[in-house]
Amino acid sequence: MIEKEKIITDVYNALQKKVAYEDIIIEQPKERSMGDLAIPCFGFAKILKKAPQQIASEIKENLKGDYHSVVIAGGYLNFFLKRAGITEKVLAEAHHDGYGQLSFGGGKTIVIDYSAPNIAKPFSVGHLRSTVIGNALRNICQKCGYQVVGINHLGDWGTQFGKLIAAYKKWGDEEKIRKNPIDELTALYVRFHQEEQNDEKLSDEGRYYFRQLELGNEECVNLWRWFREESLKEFMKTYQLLGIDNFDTYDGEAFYNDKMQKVIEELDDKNILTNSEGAKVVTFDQLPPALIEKQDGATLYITRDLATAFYRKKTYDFAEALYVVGNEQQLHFQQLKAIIKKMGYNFADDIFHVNFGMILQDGKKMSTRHGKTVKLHDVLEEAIEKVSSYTNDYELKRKVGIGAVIFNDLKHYRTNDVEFNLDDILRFEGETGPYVQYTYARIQSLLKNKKEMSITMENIVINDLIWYLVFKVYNFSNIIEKAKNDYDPSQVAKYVLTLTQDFNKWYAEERIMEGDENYIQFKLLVCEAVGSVIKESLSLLGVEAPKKM
RNA sequence: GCGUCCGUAGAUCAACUGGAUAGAUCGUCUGACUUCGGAUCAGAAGGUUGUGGGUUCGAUUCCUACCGGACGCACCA
Repeated sequence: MIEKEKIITDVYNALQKKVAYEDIIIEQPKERSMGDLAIPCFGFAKILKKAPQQIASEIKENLKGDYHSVVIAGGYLNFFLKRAGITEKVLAEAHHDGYGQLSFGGGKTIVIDYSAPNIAKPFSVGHLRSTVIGNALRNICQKCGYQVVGINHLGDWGTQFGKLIAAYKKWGDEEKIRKNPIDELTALYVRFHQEEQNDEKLSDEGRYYFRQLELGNEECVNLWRWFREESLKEFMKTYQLLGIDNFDTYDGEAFYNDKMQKVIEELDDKNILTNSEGAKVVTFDQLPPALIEKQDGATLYITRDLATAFYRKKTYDFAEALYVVGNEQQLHFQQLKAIIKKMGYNFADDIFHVNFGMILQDGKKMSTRHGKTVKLHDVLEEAIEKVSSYTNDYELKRKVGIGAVIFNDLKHYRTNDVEFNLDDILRFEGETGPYVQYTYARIQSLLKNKKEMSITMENIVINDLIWYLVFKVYNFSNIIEKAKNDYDPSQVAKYVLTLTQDFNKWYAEERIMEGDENYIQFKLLVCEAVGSVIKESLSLLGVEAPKKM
């Protein structure tokens, strides 16, 4: 926002540059009635050895610049801006598609790794967060002018496939799996687990088949490929419901099988590996050691992730690589970055673990083992079903139901754990997606009254409620930039909530369609601007904005 | 045991990362124009910010010790 820099510069000059430019902080006052922007003067007190209030009044005396008014309150200097100029500018620009677009990304590439469900396991609500946060970050980064590559790093490899193949050969039924792949495969896996407890031979069998799979045994590979295809088909149904199906690649763990040996060799060459109890590990000063190769020569999660990171750097030459993965993997990513750094690559600093809190149930982690998984697809369908009391239009029900689910997740700051609560997810009133969508739809119906006519600002009084809306719309791109820098979509969600709340307050207070025609059309322009920012915000979050609902 | 994160109204979350009288939503209670869309709006009640110290002009935010919780910590991913 230009006004912020103007004010800082004016204050800087008024202080006769006795205070460093960077030390001048600008913020929004607690209450909007106190001013549009504020400069706290407490920090200057030490440097200038005067009371903050006194400094504030001295600044005010020496201040040049075109403000509506400047008010001293406590140690604060509160600025009221001239409304007309900004309003005119905002109304001229905000209704264009793509309002708020930024360019600081400069076309550089950001790789985002998100969603990543596990093959042959249910797509649970636990995967919702990674999926929607990753998708929102994708949109936000694009809005900032970055090129984005969205990667769905499927969990499609590992010893569990040996077990699954063994289980299938024992008890599997092709027909059943075709009909209901995930449930059947999960059932096989669970049964194998149970019987394994009493029968050690089974464990050996599982290991045997995984080894065969690794060696490329045709039957095993074909089974694996089939499991993967069937699972992915079913995942796609969920992705389509969510409206998040635009991944650039679904290459998962298996894709890196032939790329790990090179990494191990390089680690060896650089003398980073040490031997410990027959396994190869990397040790650190500050972190616990990372196991790279097992006693039996098999690779591990971090080995694969190293290969992945190098492949991505080479393929995409990213400026940033984001991993939208839960809190519980923090140590893993610290180790990953530390190893890459040890190998002498600075791009380790461009890797960011965008961590998020878990979805808990009864205060505990959900897990397949305890039978505590809730399938995401079921939750989504329930959400859609709940809209039936408002409409029969399926597409509309989908947009609203899914909007509620996605918005509910994204409005919370990502790193906190959240308790799974179906009632909260399915709520349509208050701080929810449908509330925002409803406001948008209401605006669209108002806009039917809009005429193609030029208006004059001369006789228009921009009252507080209108001004708050305009000023907020004006601030949109700042929010996007902040959301990108913090990798935090919730800032967009919170922003659009307050914008719609403000709008609804105004709507209840002032009749839009009353007054002279010039004023009516002016108000409709305000509506249009607010509507377009609501729509843009929702689309950044991956939520659709129906025109009617 | 060690490490990371968390603890704010009855519930779910905010607080611009150290700033002004700690704000919203749900729930509860009371209201709203013979309606530009009531999936809305106005109002009421609800707080010693887990506890005790400390740092400073100023602390929900930083430091410290406890209490309580979640998650990690070598052959799963």
